[in-house]
Amino acid sequence: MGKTAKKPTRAEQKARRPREILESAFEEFTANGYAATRVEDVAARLGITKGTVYLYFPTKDALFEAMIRHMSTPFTEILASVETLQGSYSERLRVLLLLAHEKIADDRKTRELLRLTLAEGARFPHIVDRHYDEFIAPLLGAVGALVDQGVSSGEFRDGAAASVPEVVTSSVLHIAVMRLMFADRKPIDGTGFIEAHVDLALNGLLKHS
Amino acid sequence: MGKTAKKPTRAEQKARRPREILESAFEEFTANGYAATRVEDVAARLGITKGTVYLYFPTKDALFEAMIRHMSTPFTEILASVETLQGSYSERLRVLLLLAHEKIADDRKTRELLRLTLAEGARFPHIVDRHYDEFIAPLLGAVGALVDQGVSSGEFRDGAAASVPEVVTSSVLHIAVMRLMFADRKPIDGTGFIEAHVDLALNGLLKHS
Amino acid sequence: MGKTAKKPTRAEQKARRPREILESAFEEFTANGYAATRVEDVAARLGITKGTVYLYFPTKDALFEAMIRHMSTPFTEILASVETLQGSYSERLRVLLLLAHEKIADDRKTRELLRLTLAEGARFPHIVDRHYDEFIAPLLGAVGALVDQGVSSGEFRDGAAASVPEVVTSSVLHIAVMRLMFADRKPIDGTGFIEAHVDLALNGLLKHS
Amino acid sequence: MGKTAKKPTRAEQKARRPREILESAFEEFTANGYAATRVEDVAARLGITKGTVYLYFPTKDALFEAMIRHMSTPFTEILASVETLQGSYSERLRVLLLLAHEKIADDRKTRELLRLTLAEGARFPHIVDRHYDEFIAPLLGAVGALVDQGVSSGEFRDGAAASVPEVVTSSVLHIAVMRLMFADRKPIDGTGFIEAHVDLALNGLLKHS
DNA sequence: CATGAATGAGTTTTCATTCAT
DNA sequence: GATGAATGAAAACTCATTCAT
Repeated sequence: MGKTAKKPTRAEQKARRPREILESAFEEFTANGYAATRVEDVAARLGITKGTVYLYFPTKDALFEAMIRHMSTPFTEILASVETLQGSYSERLRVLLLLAHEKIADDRKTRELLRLTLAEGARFPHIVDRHYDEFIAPLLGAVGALVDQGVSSGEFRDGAAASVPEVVTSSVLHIAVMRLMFADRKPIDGTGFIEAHVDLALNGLLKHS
Repeated sequence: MGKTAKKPTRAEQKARRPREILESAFEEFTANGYAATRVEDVAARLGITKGTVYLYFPTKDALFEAMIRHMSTPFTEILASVETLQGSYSERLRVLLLLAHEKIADDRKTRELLRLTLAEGARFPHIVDRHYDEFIAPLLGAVGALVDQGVSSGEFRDGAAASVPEVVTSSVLHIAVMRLMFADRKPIDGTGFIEAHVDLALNGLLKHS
Repeated sequence: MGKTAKKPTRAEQKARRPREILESAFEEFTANGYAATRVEDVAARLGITKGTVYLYFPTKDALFEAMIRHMSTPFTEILASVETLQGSYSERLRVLLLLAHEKIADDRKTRELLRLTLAEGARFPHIVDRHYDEFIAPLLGAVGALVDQGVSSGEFRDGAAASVPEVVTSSVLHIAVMRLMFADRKPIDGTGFIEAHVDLALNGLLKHS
Repeated sequence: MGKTAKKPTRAEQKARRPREILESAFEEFTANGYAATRVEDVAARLGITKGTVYLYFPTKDALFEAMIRHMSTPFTEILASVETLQGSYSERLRVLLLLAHEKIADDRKTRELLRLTLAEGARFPHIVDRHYDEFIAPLLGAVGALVDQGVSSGEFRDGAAASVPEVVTSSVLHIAVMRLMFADRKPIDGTGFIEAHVDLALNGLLKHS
């Protein structure tokens, strides 16, 4: 009965439990929604019993909210990363959007948080604000800042489009929503899609004689 | 208090009932989601009892599905309307997107159907297909056709990437999602947003010297 | 629109209704039992609505009891018929038992009333007494009287068996119960069975040297 | 109020629960029939809540079927016991029928299973087959075998009709049915009844000069 | 007479939560 | 810590009964 490195120590085990539960909760809540998920299912996925879940989270509600918090890998650092981008503003914009796609539309966790936000926002109002603050606002801020700089630099024209960073950003959301809807049934080439969007956003549809 | 047209006759009432119930169901299901909506609430909103709901719909499930069907005002006709558009292709595209915005993002019914599709698609798989067939496919088809014509006519450049329709369309979805998220808390100027998007899509960000 | 003999007059129709309902009720109650039968099913079988049933019978309970009364074709006259039998007492007993079989075990109505009596007797105590008075007591009385006469005449021996008419009678019940249990799955040759019983009851199993 | 063996431990309780529930279910189902029995009544009889019943049995249906299984103490062993009987075949037949009476008509459990089989057979078809296989077939088999041996030995006459086992057996059924009908209201001397039937079956009614 | 829409009091079943072990 | 038996409050669904037409 030596305490080899194989099985985790009791302390490690204990520290791991809440995280395991939250991750199981994420799977169940995103698959079924809040109301249709049973605490017992969250437990069963881990091979534990529901009593154990209640050891760590006082109510189903608290579990849900903690799960949302745990699964959010906020995105605010993207704002900072804008500073480090190199090259033309076109190129920077391209890199930024590809990054956003990777972190938002391509990342299952973030994508499913969007679903929960839309589905359960009515009953958990602050996850909406949280979602805005953690994902949407930083992205819009970063894109907005970059476009502004591009305009200042003379690379981008000044005009309506520039003042609405959402339009520059919308294809990221589009990909996320399509993936939420169709899962694997209609696979989407996200990167290609973003490239197309960047091309369009930079050059426009019109033929410039 | 004469016998004015106040209370409807039995026959009138009966003819109206299913529709009333479906509309009440729409409100409740979109506000709470499928699982968290009680059939009794659907009834109470109409001042009737749940037994009456079961007179018209055999299960909660059937009620939900019938509601989805009833509330879908598919806009496949938009495809046809493309034919009737006049003016330059830029102008036609602008009109088409404004129309799409009006029918999809601005129309509460359609918008909430999107929410239900995302939230309940896992348990009601065919509402996803329905949503694609009724809303997404026609819009993409119409935009795609218009862009093709614009390219043929020489007004639009040809190099535009394959995903153009989705890209051109994404702002409509963006508005819908933002409105679903924030309801009235962050009002969105949809028309302005679309105009900005059209401007971007046509002219691009780059300054053409 | 002549009032030909084809369709019954309103008066006839009216007089027929209660009987039709009782017969429909018989089918439903015997097929499903009291609790599992819905008044609506009784009506549907006649192509009428449940409201109509309530026009004739105030409650489901009353309908059930009226049905029991209506379907009982009491059997008391058999007692009288004993007087008219001719021939040896053996022969008279044989005829009497065949008659009883025909009226009790072979007659679907009477047989199903036995089922209802056993199944619902706890909730409708007096249908038990009714059943006893109308079917069991007359049969036992008739058989008992005949056996007594046979003993008096010297044809039958005096003994335990003679004083327990039930034993002479039991095969009738046996057939009824088997038919209730197995319906058509295990067909029973009732007449042959009775003949066998009579043979046994008269001669016994023992070989008389 | 020492800690005597008063209240069972959790573990004991749990081991006992399913059996307790099935026995409570037996009482309720036999008293009211399937449809008229409420799961809550089954629970209340034990001082527990209906939720607890559902912990052990997934549906009312499953509870009913499990109860039938639990309460059946099939007596196929009776067939074997025939071999051990001693004495004349008349005596063996007498003992066998008294045994059958004791196990079928006199045993409340078996008797009530007959009632349920007749009452609910339409909705639970296999309890009919089960009843036949566990009670009727073994009894008929045992009696038939014994009669055959009696004939071979020369003790019983040969002409006895084909249905002899059923006929010889019918009084057992008769007693069971009468007891189901009248409970304690018409007490029946089962043993005397059987003795009378055996007397009849062996000697017949006829006086043998 | 007959209808059938509507009701309301049940009944089955589910599940978050508790707590003795 | 962990269990899982037990609870109780709720939710889907049913159906006898009523009553306006």
